Amino acid sequence: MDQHAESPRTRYITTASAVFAQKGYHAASLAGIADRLGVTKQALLHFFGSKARLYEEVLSALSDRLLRSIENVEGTTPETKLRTFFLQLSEDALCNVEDTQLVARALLDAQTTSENWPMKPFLDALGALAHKTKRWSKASDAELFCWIYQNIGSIQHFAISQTTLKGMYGKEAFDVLKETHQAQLRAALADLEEDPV
Amino acid sequence: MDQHAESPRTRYITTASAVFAQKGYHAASLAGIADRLGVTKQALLHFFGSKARLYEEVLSALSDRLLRSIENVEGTTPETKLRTFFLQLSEDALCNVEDTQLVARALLDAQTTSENWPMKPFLDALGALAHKTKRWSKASDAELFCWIYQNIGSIQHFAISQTTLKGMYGKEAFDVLKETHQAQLRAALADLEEDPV
DNA sequence: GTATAAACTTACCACTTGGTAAGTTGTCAA
DNA sequence: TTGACAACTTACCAAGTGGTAAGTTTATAC
Repeated sequence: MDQHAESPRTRYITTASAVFAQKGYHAASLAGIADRLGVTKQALLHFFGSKARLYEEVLSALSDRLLRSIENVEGTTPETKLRTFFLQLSEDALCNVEDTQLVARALLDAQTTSENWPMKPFLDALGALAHKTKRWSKASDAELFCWIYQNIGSIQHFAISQTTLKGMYGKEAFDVLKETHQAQLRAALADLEEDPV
Repeated sequence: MDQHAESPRTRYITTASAVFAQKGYHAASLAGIADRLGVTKQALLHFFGSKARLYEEVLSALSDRLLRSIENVEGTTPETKLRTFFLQLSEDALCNVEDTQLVARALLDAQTTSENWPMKPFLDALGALAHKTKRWSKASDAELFCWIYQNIGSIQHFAISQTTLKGMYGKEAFDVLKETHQAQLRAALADLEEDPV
């Protein structure tokens, strides 16, 4: 089962994912998600039992998507793989914000709710890939991880700030910012071809 | 008025700020905030009229705090001011997460709600300060802003991930990460003393 | 002493929330 | 034809939400 992309179950998860991303867990309501799907909220409860479990499935699907985005990245050497991964992440984060929002919301809510860390497989895979590059092969895990996290952080922060930046400085100014931001990211990733420090 | 730090009004805002930061706007309830204060929710409604306006005041107070954190930074040259500001921001973000959470939540919610951008004065002041440094005096606004935003982004992202990182890798590993993170920040800020590219 | 006003509380209301229970509909196998 | 099961819907409920209205207490001004 679940082989069809249009399976109702996965369809529900996709829509729920979008609503949770936009509004956050508490602001999103089962009735609201169901409305978007053209069903009643009991259809959701039938499949997932509770709002909390629906959210778990949303995070689990997110985790899979993140992991696959590393596994499926194109490139022959670890260096090119890692570089194209970050550039693709930056682009995806900007034109398809929802996953980025989900991650940020999960991080914020983890402060109070103890969760099952859906991002761990993703981060571990990313760390393993980076570790294969010459630049980071001899670095400590902490140094490597901080470098990764710094890049993800600036990408995520910029993507989430999109609306605010457009509102504050206008769309034209934001477009300039966006290009500059990606240019700076490319420059930072150029270090990957160099030798370790 | 409001000259006492213990003025009920400011006391309410402080507590509301903490609850909004931890739970987010929708998950926080007036009754919950009032409980922490030992009053009824009508005490809050008496002062602020509505939940939305209380939240506005919380964001406005946050905006003031952020702006003052730049104005009051110690140092003689713009370079040292900017460097100590970022280092202080990094430390504050880690040991006092609430403001960081508030900012992140405001950015996320801005996606749907059009707001009045409480962070603009802060960012503008920071930009003006950075523009005085030799390193950035001749750079374009976009380049300068991206550099600022990149630093803020990695600081904020790391601070917000605190709980998750501790949960995933343990407290000891996190402490190593934390020191490495700050060391890398210091290294990045060392560029300020150099000449422009 | 009395009036005024600020800082609350108690009581209440309309509405939304997640969740339960009990049906209904359609499909498909025996 | 019948039975079984999945995929729903309608009806309902207790709890919680923000908000209104009408008191009550307390301090201060005159």
